[in-house]
Amino acid sequence: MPTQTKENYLKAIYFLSQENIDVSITELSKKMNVSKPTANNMAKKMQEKGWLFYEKYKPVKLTIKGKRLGALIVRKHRLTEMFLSQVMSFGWEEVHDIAEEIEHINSNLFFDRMDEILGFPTLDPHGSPIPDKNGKVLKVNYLNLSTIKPGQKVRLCGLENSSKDLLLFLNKKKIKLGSVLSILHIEKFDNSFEILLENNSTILLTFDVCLSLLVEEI
Amino acid sequence: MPTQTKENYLKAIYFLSQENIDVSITELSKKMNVSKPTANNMAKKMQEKGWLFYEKYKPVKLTIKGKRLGALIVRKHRLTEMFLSQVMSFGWEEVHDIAEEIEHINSNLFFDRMDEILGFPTLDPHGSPIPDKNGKVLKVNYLNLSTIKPGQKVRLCGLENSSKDLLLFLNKKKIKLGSVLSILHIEKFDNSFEILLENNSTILLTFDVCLSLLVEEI
DNA sequence: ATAATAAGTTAGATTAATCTAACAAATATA
DNA sequence: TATATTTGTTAGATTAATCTAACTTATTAT
Repeated sequence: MPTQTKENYLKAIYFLSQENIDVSITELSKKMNVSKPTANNMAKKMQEKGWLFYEKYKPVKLTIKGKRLGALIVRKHRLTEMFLSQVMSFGWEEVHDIAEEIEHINSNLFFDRMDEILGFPTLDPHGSPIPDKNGKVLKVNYLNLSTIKPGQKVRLCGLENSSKDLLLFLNKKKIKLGSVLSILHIEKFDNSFEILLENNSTILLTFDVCLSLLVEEI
Repeated sequence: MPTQTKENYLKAIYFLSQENIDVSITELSKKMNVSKPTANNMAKKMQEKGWLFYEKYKPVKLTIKGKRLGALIVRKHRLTEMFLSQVMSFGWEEVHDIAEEIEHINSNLFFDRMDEILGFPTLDPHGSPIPDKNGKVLKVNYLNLSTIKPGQKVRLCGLENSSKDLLLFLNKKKIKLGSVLSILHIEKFDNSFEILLENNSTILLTFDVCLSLLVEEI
């Protein structure tokens, strides 16, 4: 079993790989908040474990085994977030930090029971897919709100980033997963979106916020 | 915040102190499954943290601070056991190992929510008291079944040790917390107890098992 | 294409937790 | 009481994860 530290490196590389197939040592060191030599060292050790390909002066890449392990940690994280949210009534802005710790618990029994209690969910409280027990991830094909045209009605299905600040902002605006947003108008000079909510209030979302919202047209 | 390892030492000393006020380095090393120099070293470090009194060649003793910290870890452990049992339907023989990991989660929010969901329980699934948020432990005054006289009716309230083997044995006999046991007879030559259960079946408990059962007379 | 910058690596040190071997102190026993 | 046994301590080594300083290789830009 990987140590907690190595699990976190695995997860970091797993996420970095999705945006950018090759993961540089510098990227990894930044994501992990460690020095470059530390990240380098760890990469070598993870290669020895068979979790990634490493060659001097080249970016790293997860092996099949490493990818699977990474996905299983993400699975534990997202199942936990779902459990915290659905069973323990935590807000979607509270679940990440706790899940970050619980994901390292070594007990299949525990996570399987969560899964069962939750009715085998496929999405977490932020709309991100929960990998299955083999580490397979359902591809979801949401659109980025920033790409939608005025006049269109959409449903919020996921978030591009689930930072606490964004989540608290959405709470304040009473926007949650499933919320229906109608795009009234897009301001030319700053690309801000004027949006009509279900409660008939009109709000303004900056382009930056729109970049973080994943939707489907309805 | 103490490391996970140090938390485990703290807990070990906390439990050893209850049976035996003075805790020797050898006892500690045995409980922790480490060599004596390791236990010795750790004792010195824990003294530096202000968690225990340590003098060369003398047994160690928790400080007020150490005792409180130890009790708070036990609190997290027992709250977790209760949560696993009541909310997640785990058997009382399954909860210990998982709680052993979750007790190190660093989130008051998480344990406070468990507490709330459980309705602020005072006892864990094995009848052991859950320390309060200040580390204060309710004194429970149960009797050891081995000391009860024939003819007496008792209710099972707790366990002296919660080993998996004992718990599985009790499961098999359909004995659980709250079960009413009537002592029919005590065998002279081996001190085994003949017991009548609520379902009118008669079973035999060895003296060893009786030593592990805490009861109150009814 | 060469110099400047960025990225990656080596070397050597540190801290936490562990070990074994060897020795010292305390306790128990004959 | 003197010796044997148990208990505790020191010293020195190891592994995982981290650091800084110095150096090397790659990449970028003029």
